[in-house]
Amino acid sequence: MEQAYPFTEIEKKWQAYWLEQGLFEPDIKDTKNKYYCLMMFPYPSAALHVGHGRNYIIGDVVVRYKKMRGFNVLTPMGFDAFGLPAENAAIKGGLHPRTSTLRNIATMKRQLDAWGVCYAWSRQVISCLPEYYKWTQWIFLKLYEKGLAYRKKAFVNWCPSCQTVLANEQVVQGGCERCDTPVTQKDLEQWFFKITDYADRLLQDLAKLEHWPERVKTMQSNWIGKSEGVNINFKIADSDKCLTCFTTRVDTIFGANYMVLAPEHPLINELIKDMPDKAGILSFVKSVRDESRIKRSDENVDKKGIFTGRYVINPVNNRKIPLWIANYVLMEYGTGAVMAVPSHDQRDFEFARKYGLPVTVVIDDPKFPLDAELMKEAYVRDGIMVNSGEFNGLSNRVAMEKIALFMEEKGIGKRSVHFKLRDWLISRQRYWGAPIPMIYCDRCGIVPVPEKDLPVLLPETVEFKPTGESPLKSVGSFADTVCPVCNGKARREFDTMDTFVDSSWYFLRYISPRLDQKAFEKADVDRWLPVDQYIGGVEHAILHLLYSRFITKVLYDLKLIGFDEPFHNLFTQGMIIKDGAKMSKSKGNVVSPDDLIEEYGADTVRLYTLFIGPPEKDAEWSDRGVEGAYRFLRRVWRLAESPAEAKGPVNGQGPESVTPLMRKMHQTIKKVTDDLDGGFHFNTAISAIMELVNEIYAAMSRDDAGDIAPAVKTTVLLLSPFVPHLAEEMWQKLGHSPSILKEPWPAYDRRFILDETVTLPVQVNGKLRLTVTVTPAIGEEELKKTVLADEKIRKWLENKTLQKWIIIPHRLVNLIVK
RNA sequence: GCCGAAGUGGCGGAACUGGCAUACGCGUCGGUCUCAAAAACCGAUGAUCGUAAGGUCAUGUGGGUUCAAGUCCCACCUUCGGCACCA
Repeated sequence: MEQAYPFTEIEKKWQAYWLEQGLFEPDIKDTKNKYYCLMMFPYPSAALHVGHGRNYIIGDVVVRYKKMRGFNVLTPMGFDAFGLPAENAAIKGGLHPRTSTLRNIATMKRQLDAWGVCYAWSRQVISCLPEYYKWTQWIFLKLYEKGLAYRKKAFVNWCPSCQTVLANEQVVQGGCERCDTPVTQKDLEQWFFKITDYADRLLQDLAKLEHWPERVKTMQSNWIGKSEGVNINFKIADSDKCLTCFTTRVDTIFGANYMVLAPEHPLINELIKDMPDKAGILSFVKSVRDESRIKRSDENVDKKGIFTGRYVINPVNNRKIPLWIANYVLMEYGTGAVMAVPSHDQRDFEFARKYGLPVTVVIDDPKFPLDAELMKEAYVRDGIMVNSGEFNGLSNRVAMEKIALFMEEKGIGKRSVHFKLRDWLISRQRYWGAPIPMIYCDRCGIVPVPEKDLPVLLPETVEFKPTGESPLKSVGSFADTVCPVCNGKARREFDTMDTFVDSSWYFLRYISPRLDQKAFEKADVDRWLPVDQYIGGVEHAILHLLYSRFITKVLYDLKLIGFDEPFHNLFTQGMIIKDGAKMSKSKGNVVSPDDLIEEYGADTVRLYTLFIGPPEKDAEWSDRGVEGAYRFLRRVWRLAESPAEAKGPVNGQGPESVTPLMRKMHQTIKKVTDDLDGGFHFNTAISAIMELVNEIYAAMSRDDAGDIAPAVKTTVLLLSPFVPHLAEEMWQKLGHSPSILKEPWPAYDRRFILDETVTLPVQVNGKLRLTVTVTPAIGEEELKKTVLADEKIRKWLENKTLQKWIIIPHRLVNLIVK
């Protein structure tokens, strides 16, 4: 197909030029006007599609705009190259993960170049290379020193397909984040990062993140899941031991008619050891524990339980209440023991009805008094305390405070806070990751690899197919080592680290990517961070974005960096949808940028991607829309091909002699500038430029050619962040020297913005009946006269009385008539 | 169930602080050019009644506030996203 303008040639030419001139390689020591713009780095598991492109194109527009505004912009790029996606892809292709990863990186780089998106490539980081993961291991050691990396046996999420454990954050709707396989539970000894120590700060500091999307903050706050309540000790009858439970509804304590333990509760064996039905209880416990997590946590699943034969004492009224075990109590949350208040908790209510346990109302509905016998569901709203001894008659909200205080005084309970957030499980039984730098010595126990011995290299030749155990176990040369403390025989940790560890600090490494003595230079990092603008997909709201905040806070506490939040502004772009679904290879609806760029050019693909809709929202890809963008660029291109029109002098110096085209030009500069400064309103910015171009053509046909040249020049400048190749070429054709990136962003003159005449809508009783064209400066009396002179308006006033004028200057006129 | 986002022409979407709803683009229809087609260019395009002038109705639904509501308030419906037996 013949090209409407020589985009292939132009695009290649300018891409080479930008690279040669090093236009995107900032001086890191010069931090005056610094602007750190970061795009989430990609997984090199496959080629990029136009949906990925949105992320990079948005970033590139921001970068180019900021450069023209005079900022010293840092925009680095790298590859999140370790991890399951890369490894699974490699296995499928029968290649070593390193080979396929590096190959994919080359493909992606070519694609990024072809889009015309530019980066400080000299700062590239690739997380699977030893020069990078050495420092990932170093960060692990720092956490270990601080007691924030630890090993424990626990029930962990296991993906049977990926054959590895997963962090809580990587279990989505009961399935594996990567492959959707239902996740099971395993009791394993694993490495964890103690993110729970930071739960409160991670929650509190969300308030500092003023420029983050509300939805991301809400998701993080839900995920952290703070609840405040009281830990209450229940004495076990015929024993001197206590069971502690956590409740957020201490006001309902007088209605606690039984207590329930999670089947995993560690005290169960001891409690039931002399019970006649010991075998039955144990078999119940086993049957629940064998159930998959998803099945058990389904709300619709029937509540099942069994009486232990034991009793505990309700500490506020000394009543002996039965102790049960039930499937609806979770060991992971709170204390694994729950005081059950059937009257005021729906789950307890259902359970009590099923097993015939007593229901006692302790908070009454002030409007419709409750009857425990007749209740169909638990009463969970506020009310008045009853059956609660000295607290009767109080509002339950007041009682909540008083009972908590009472318990603390008596030493039977203590206010406490619980979080849903679990510690971050970071070990993986897979090959393609950074080895955990720890050593097991028979004599000395767990010993960290000394810093000087880093990196612990990942062996090359390994049978890396997933088996459920780390493939590194079978590599003798890796596994066998000596203890750094006693020099005795020892073995290395076989597991590798979760990829999310790699990506939770990469934004620091960009500042000094080749430094081999340190992970980063504190002074430089402190000058360039926090990141001014971070751009990426919302799917990382509670994974990468939470982990990065955590690691940043840890490094801050260790005084290794001087800031405790990594990302100042966050923008999360929407997905690009094709045929009603997210683009994916398995669905076969992937739109590749390669063909499109060949057919229409990168500028067309960029422009359409930006024009498709508000960038934070999902958008449906349309091939027709691409053609529309192409048509527009062709129209723009022709403006540089009509030199006669483009050479006229600038008309008029003052606002009084300004032509409509000049006025439109200044209005467009304002509109585009406001759209870029006020948010990422690329779609409306582009439509404004389209209007300007339409106006230029209209002016050309009117033959008032004098103003065409400045309007075309402005159009090119305004378009340059969006379609940089076309803009550079036209810039040169118009007789300017490259690069347009060095040109200041156009300014508008306020005086030229106000229209010479305004068209005011005239309403009668709020309905539009007429528009009048007047000068903006018109006085009220004269305006009234003009309106009343109109025949149509007079018709509407016939036989009626004009009661009131509403005149909003520059806006409208409304006549109230009866 | 809880939290969040959203609902506007045939389609993607505009609309600042309550002030001409449907900008811009796509599609469709008509025209110019052409032997013809494509491309390009010009024009029309919410629905409805009317020959016309013009009228009436339209921003998920129902109410309300206001001279004036896509925008504010109340109640609801639908879609999408997140969390979910969290005590």
